Amino acid sequence: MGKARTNGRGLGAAAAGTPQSPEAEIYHKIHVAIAEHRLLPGARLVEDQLGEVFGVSRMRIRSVLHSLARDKVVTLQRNRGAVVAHPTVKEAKEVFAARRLIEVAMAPDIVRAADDAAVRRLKDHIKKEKKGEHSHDRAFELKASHEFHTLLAEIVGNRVVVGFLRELMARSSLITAIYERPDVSSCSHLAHSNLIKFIERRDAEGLAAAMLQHLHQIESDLVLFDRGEQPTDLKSVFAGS
Amino acid sequence: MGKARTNGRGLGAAAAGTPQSPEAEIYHKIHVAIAEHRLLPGARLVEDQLGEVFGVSRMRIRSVLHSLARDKVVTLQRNRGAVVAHPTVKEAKEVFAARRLIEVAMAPDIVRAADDAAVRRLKDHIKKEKKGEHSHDRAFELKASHEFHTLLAEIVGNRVVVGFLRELMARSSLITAIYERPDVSSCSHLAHSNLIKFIERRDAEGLAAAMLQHLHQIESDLVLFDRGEQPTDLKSVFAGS
DNA sequence: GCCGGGCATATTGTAAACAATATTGTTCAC
DNA sequence: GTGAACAATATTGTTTACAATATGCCCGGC
Repeated sequence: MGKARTNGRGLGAAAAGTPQSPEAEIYHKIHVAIAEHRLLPGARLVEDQLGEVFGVSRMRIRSVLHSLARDKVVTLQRNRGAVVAHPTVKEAKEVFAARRLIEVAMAPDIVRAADDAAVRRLKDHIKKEKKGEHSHDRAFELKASHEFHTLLAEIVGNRVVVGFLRELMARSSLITAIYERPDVSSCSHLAHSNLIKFIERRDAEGLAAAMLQHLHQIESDLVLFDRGEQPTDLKSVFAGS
Repeated sequence: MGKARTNGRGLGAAAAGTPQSPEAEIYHKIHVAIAEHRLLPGARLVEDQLGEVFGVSRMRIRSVLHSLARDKVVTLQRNRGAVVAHPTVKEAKEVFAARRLIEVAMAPDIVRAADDAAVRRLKDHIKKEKKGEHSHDRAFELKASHEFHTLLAEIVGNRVVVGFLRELMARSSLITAIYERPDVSSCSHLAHSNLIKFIERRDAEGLAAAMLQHLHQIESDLVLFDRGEQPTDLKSVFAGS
């Protein structure tokens, strides 16, 4: 580890930073494409095609796909290739349960670690979220919203936890793509501004409560019915027709 | 996902279960070898050698090493191969901070989810720990101790969290291998029995407090000085001479 | 005797060719 | 006309050989 390496999860840097390794860049680009809902759950990721798109050999793509699979954002099927992951309802609930567990528990650490510069960074990010909301670009809006949660972990400064959060946010992005109800209003920046208030007051308990409520709100904006399980990926086709 | 797949982290199953995929087995074996301290931090993992040992091609080994690198139990250096990871002091502290965050926060969920069968499983595991302690096999003892913590997560039943815990336990194993002071007495089974008492009483707060104290105890049994940072892996050589 | 350059070796990185497999389309029998 | 068997295609899995790189050794110069 030479300088500022492996500060997150996966190859290079998943959300921020400048990937320099040849395949780290591809990893990053696909990751972002999925986070921005340009690649939707169920989309096939053919090695040859991706290899041509990025001008590299299949082998590189293969390696990248394995890394993405480890992040649970793509699913590998033996002899059948890779597809963008399609989280089940059960998986979705588990991801949100994990988020509640970790993000709520972080509250005391956040309050402790958040200095003036950190609060300023958070407020700057809120501006970004508002801008995204005005532009009515749902993908950008959602990505910014997820970045806020990662940012909170970054303030605490524990790279292990940041890595967990990155993974959870990536999976949340997929879950939202699948299960979001069409009539959402969200306005996540309001909830986030609320969280910042508690941080400024150094109110850890209040922050924890607000975070818990926020996460419940997000989950209740989804349609997570428990019927049937496992659409086996072709459910997505049926869902489209 | 056909039947009971991807219930943990990484390939196949990291700690329990029967790996059937050809390279999942190798992944599992190396993982266990590291957890049992048969492979120590800094040990080189040459592709050809491993390929011959397991009777497979280099490519399989390569894939496995990448998976292990993602788990942070091995470190990949470009053009220089793979070595068993050598966590820094900073990394070690972050891992333990993450464990405190998650394992303490799990307390209410554990109390809620622990039925009679679960408590029995925990008590059975304690027997295993005691046996390990009598045999004076430090490696076995430590592995059993880590399994207890994973078991707690499994009782809650959230596979995402179980995955996180598995990763944290694997890294804890490496950290212990490096930083354990020689005069430890540990007796983890006592602390674990204590945790079970709180679970039986359905005392979430008590469990949380006991868990926090237990984790602090484990960390204070290590020698985590903050000098110098980043040994770049050759610190291990210096440490030996 | 010590330092530096250059060669030899070991190991990993990469690419290309080949084999195995799944999917799709077609044809044939009934 | 329907169904199953078969062939064709597309895609992944695997092996092989080759290139690039780092490390250690040896030798010559000073």
